[in-house]
Amino acid sequence: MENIETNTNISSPLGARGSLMFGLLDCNNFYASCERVFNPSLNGKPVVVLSNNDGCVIARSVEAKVLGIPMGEPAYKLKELIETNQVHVFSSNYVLYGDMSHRVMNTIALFAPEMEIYSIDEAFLLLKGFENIDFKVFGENVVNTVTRNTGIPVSLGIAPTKTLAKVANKFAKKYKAYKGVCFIDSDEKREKALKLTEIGDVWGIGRRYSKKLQYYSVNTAWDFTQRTKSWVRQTMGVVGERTWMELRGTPCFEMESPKSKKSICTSRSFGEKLTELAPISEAVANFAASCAEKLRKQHSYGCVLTVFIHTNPHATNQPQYYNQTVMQLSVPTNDSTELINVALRGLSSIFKEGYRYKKAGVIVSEIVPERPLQGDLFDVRNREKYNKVMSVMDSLNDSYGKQKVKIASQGFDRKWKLKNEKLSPCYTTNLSDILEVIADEELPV
DNA sequence: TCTGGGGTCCTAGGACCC
DNA sequence: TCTGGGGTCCTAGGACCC
Repeated sequence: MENIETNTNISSPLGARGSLMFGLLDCNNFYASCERVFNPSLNGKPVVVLSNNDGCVIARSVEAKVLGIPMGEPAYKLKELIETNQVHVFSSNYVLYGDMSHRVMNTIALFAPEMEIYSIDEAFLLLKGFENIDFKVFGENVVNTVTRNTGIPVSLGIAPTKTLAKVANKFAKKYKAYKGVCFIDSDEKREKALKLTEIGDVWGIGRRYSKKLQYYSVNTAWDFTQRTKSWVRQTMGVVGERTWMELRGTPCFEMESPKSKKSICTSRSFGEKLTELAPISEAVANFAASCAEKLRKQHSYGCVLTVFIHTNPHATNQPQYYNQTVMQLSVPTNDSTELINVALRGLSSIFKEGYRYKKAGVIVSEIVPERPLQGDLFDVRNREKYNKVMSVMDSLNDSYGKQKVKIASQGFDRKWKLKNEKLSPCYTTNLSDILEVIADEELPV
């Protein structure tokens, strides 16, 4: 009931009755938690999930954090630690995580009039018209329901701005006594929370600014709010100024509705270094096809296509090469065959013999909404026909599993293929996915 | 010798996020 | 031997125009 009393406190501009509050809900150690849901024997044990190619650590259970495994650490450096502590290691399984994310989002959507999905494991809630509500009761209900429905533990922060909701969320996660819910609804609580928050932990203040601010003796979020607006503006531009305002309780960031993407990128590091054009072409064809698919999913066309390749920048003892080419498409398109053709042409223009390539990628930009095709005098392509081919291909792949139908140049060689030796089964999706994973891993190609 | 001023558009690079 | 991938926004500076 404490929160209701402070709500009515006139001296406090925060959380006044009837005003807007933002909730930030995020999943604790999301990828690690997903692995645990279907394998409860992992509970209480250290779990880490690796990035694509089994490169570096991108998620850790609490037990793994306690062992001192840092985020982003390359897996090979951890070999000993992993073995001696019996850390359970997983390759990332985005099919599984994506599906679990859906379940979480569907559950929390029931609790607020408006929700903004911010990332795979986070969503903002708009708490509008919640007069006289007890945030503690409300929040615990949300948190408990999500955990009961999905098996994923979550935390909820509630505050008058998005940035403060992020701060509150960190406390909810950090201190068990909060039972997963923390709210900042008075200036007293705000001051207390900001004084306990390191400047680098503030949403919007990254490594660079954090260092710079510390140089100026700004060590906590509170220190930051005590600087003048003009000082912040001068030091960090408008972006920093917004963060400053938000931390002082004035909202600058609204709820955002889902927008279609302005650029779409598919890129991967190769499982092994590649020196020949052929396997890189196969990879790039697949990246282009993937971009085309993403475009079709959001019903848009791309006008510009970029291809890039590079060697391993960490291998400083080897000759380095980075290049990219940017190509204007003659007609906006989301046709796989067309994007593949352009991408391959681009690739051969930048490919040079004599290097060990580590990574390649395709970026589609200047994205426009799908619209009726306009006749172009010089456009010889039968677009109607190809559109039909693409939609048939998409629906087959939707029903029977990814990549069941593809363009010839995407190939079967897959020399560029990712390393993912510790992949868990896609428990939640259909059987053919599971079969495909098994086939992928166990059959000789 | 002395060499305007204002506007727009584009791009590269920097900073951030998860 | 082995170091991820996919985004966004802002700014400064150059090119160009009148």
